[in-house]
Order: sequence, then structure tokens, then C-alpha cells
Amino acid sequence: MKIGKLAELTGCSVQTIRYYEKERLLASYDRSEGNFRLYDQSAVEQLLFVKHCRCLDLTLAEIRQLVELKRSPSIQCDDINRMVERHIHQVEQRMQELKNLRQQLKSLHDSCSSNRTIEQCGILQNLSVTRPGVP
Amino acid sequence: MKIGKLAELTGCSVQTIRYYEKERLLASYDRSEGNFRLYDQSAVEQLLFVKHCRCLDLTLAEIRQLVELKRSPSIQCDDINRMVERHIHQVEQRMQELKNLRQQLKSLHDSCSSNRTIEQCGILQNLSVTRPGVP
DNA sequence: ATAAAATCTATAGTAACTATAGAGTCAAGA
DNA sequence: TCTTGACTCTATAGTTACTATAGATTTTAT
Repeated sequence: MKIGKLAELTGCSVQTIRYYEKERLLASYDRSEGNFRLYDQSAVEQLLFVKHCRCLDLTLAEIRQLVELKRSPSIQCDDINRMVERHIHQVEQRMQELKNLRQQLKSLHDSCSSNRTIEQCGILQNLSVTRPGVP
Repeated sequence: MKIGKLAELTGCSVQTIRYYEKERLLASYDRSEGNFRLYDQSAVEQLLFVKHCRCLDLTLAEIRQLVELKRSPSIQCDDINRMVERHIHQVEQRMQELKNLRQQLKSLHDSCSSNRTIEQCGILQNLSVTRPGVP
């Protein structure tokens, strides 16, 4: 199949597929006589693997590691476990940050009811002052 | 004061300050004879305002809006309120996404205990299969 | 045979900076 | 006074993970 069909089957855009190839997340497949990329079922699987990893917010660098590890099956998989652990940690940290952020935004929002002019706007006033605990 | 001092007082890097000026988040201040930027206390306040907004994950475009609004104090501040509301909504959406993400990463992590080879690695196996509910 | 659709490569754009190169300015010490 | 080092200036390229474009080529359909 050609790249358009692969894009359709996987839900990736054509450009993204070419980009993944350039970044070595997807192997370089053979070309047709007219220089068109030709894929088979294994390409679909490889690409879905990458896509699935991206859904989990793994970076392309992390996915590249996984792709390479998949090709050397005798290595211990502790590395992979550690990567996932690190990633969980990052996600939890970001969640905490967002929680704080939402709290601050809410109190900002509460500080200004409608129909005031900018001069009286509690939001702008609050944003203009550096308070303790707010870097 | 020169840019280095402003950077020190605000915790922004020198390059970032120049970048903010270029992006019109910070006014262009006068220069010295030797073409050095010269700032005063109002620059410190302006820059801390921007920094504070960035802490709240407002985009530079949003901050630019606020900076401009601050200069026209007679406008109603409903716009600001709406921006904050929209931002809270975005944050909450992202929090939900991260919650799902963490759940998936955890079950991925549970699928592989240590000391297995890649061939047996539950993580890679799981990542390779598209399951319902996992795009 | 020709027109339309798909594909190719290379390049530039996105956000919010950071890092670098190469040149100019300024203050202090010898 | 001269020089050294610290600071600043502009312009440009790099970062991440793509997306969008231009212009050329290939394939498919009529």
C-alpha cells in the first residue's frame, strides 16, 4: 500500500508518517519504481505502536528508544519500566501544578465581577501585585 | 538600571526580556548613549506582571491583550473575565486528560515486573496492541 | 491523450523561549 | 592612558512535534 492508505488506516497524516520516518520511529520501507513509499501490514502495526505511545504523551525520543529496544529482544526490560515510572512521575507533577494553577485562576476570577471598568478590575489588580507564595 | 539588573530583580533571563520587548509584552524603554536599554521601577513592575501571568500559563498572546487593556482603563473588564474563564476550562480539561493518562501508564507499569527480557515485556506487548478505548 | 489525484523533496511556520557568534560599550586596575 | 574583563548589542539558529506550502514528478481515470 502507498502512504495515503497507511495514513487512512492509522489515522496519522501523510506528513506525519514521512516525519516519523525521518526521525527513525518508523523504518524506511522500499519504494516503488516511481519512488513512492510502499508499506505492508507490519508498517501499520509499527505506526500504531508509535501512535499509541504518543497518546500516552511519550516523547519521540522515548518512543525511539522503545522502537530500538523492540529490535533487541534479549535485553532486560528494566529500562522500559524505569521510563514508564519516570513518566508517571512527570504526569503526577504536572497534575499537581495544574491543581494549584486552577486554584489561583479561580480566586482571580472571583476577584472581579462583571460591569466594572478596567480601573476597578480586581483581576488586573491582582496580577499586578506580587504576593507571597506566588512567584 | 541596565538589562542585567532588571533580569536579576525579576528572575527573567536577559534574552527573555529582549524577547518580551520584541513581542510587545514590555514597552520599549529608552537607550543610553551607547545603545544600552535603560529601565526604571515601572519596568520591574511591568515585567513581574508578565511573569506572574506566565506562571498562570497564560499565553503570550493573552498577556499581550491584558497589557493593552491595562492601557485603556475605561473598557469594561468582561473580556478579561471571559479570558480567565476560558483558561480555567482549558486547565480543567487538561487535568482530566492527565488523570486518564496516569491510569493508563499505571496499568502499563503493572503489566511488567522486573527481570524479564524484552520478549516477555508486558509493556511492549501492551503498547503494540490497539485495544478498545485506547485510540 | 489529457486531466486530476496522489506522491515526492525541501523549506518555512508554530510557541516560548535558549544559545550562539561577532561586534560594540563601559568601568576598574596597572 | 591603556588594557582587560564584564556587560550589552543584533541577528541567527536550535528546541518539540508537527503542519503547511511550493514546485516537481508519478499514477490513475476518463
